[in-house]
Amino acid sequence: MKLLSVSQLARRTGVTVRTLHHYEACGLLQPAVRSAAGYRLYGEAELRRLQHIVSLKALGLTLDAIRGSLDTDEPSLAEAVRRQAHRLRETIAHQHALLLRLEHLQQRLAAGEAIDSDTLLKTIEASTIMEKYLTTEQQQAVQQRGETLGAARIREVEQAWPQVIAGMTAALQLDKEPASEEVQALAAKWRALLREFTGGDAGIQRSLNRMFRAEPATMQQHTGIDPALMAYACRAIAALPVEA
Amino acid sequence: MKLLSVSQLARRTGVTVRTLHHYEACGLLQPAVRSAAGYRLYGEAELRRLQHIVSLKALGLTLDAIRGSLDTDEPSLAEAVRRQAHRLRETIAHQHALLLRLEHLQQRLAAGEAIDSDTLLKTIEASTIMEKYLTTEQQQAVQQRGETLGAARIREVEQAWPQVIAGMTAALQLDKEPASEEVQALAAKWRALLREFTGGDAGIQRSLNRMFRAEPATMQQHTGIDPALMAYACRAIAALPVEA
DNA sequence: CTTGACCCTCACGCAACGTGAGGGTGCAGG
DNA sequence: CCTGCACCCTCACGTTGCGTGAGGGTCAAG
Repeated sequence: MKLLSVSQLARRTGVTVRTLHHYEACGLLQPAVRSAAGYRLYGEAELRRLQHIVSLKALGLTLDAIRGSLDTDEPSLAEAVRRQAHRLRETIAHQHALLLRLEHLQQRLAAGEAIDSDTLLKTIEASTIMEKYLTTEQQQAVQQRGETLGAARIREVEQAWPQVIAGMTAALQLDKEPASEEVQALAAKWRALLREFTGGDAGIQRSLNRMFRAEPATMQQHTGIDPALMAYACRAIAALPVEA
Repeated sequence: MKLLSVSQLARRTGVTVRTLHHYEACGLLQPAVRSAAGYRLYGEAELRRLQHIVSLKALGLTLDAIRGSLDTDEPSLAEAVRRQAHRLRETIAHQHALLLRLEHLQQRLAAGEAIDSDTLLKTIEASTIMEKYLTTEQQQAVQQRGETLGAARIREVEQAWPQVIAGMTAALQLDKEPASEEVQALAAKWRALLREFTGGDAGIQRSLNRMFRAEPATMQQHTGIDPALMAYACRAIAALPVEA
């Protein structure tokens, strides 16, 4: 039964000496004995335990969880593995969604030759806000919808909105009847553009409404639509004839 | 032009007051002015800047990167997005590989009714070691191979190995000729079992050899094969007739 | 006796804040 | 004028898993 020094144990298991110090400090792995000079000495049992620790760490467990699994033994270990898998699945899903957004941005950076940083930041902000109010599935639906429409159509829509909004704002300021022919034409366009975004999904529509109610200031900055205009537009759309 | 207090700004942007303190401390967002009593007051420019910060943070950028992007402007921003996407792709790939191993473990936990923690830890260690010596593609190949074979066949193989190894060890100790009929039979089995694992991939075979050369002690613990036995087995296999 | 090669114990640093501790400010009501 | 209450301030430690010295003993060999 021979004993190993810190550096020997470290080499055998691929960790650093400092790591072994740390494990001792947090009660994860005590040396078998100390030499007269205070040197740490480890036996075979410690070697095995350290190998277990390294393995579990490779699975992404925290040192706390590892200590728990090794000390309370058996059932805890299986449980820890299950929990870890679950957590990992979630973080991966989260990061994957993030990656989609980043790639979307990259496309716009590549396509829209020399996009100005202002537009870029606006795009980022829009998706950040949507992230707050839409569920993951809804976001994926919007993403899908964008791909179905294609970049060209999206640009058209983005250019059409300001015109419709400007028209509606003017109508509101001139105090025109929501039911008047002119306003009804605007309302029809508004509804059509909106549907281009929602894809007809009532859930997404509701989420958008929540967004405008919860953060009127932010939404006005991004869309130019304030609560008053929103209310006016809603009245106008409500007055539209029912669709076939 | 009205000014906002810390908590007002915090509410508008969904961050905490402490976070604003932190951003000021690391030079990311200074208040427009301070009141006579030392209260932080923010203007519209600061509101916008904070919104940008929040957006970029939602993309996973570090505060350092954000400061760089916002202060040096334009090209840095696009660059940062590109780099971030790249890094994220890598970490996702890494975590995905980890998840595969965890799920594999979970299956064994579910299938092998009440698997003992010792076996479990051995399994974990085996995959940890493989991770060190096999490339990502090779690991996926092994994973695939395991699925092709099925859990039942894997158990058979795992039971067959110790017998072959024991036989070979005995032969070595009795100093039998590697070319003798008995040893040749063992060698044939050995090669067949090995091939069951590698799937005939020469690269994986080479990686296994590296593993045994680099960490004889660890490998002996797991497989019971020490360098001497390995050499003997190799001689025996080399003496096998060439396959059809 | 000296020279490396090891060993020890502090203790700060990292990323991005959370969470009090201890104490001032500002505005309403009694 | 005093008292709440809500808000503000500045430290400063805790988190996770070690990396990276600083400053100083220990051990076997030449």
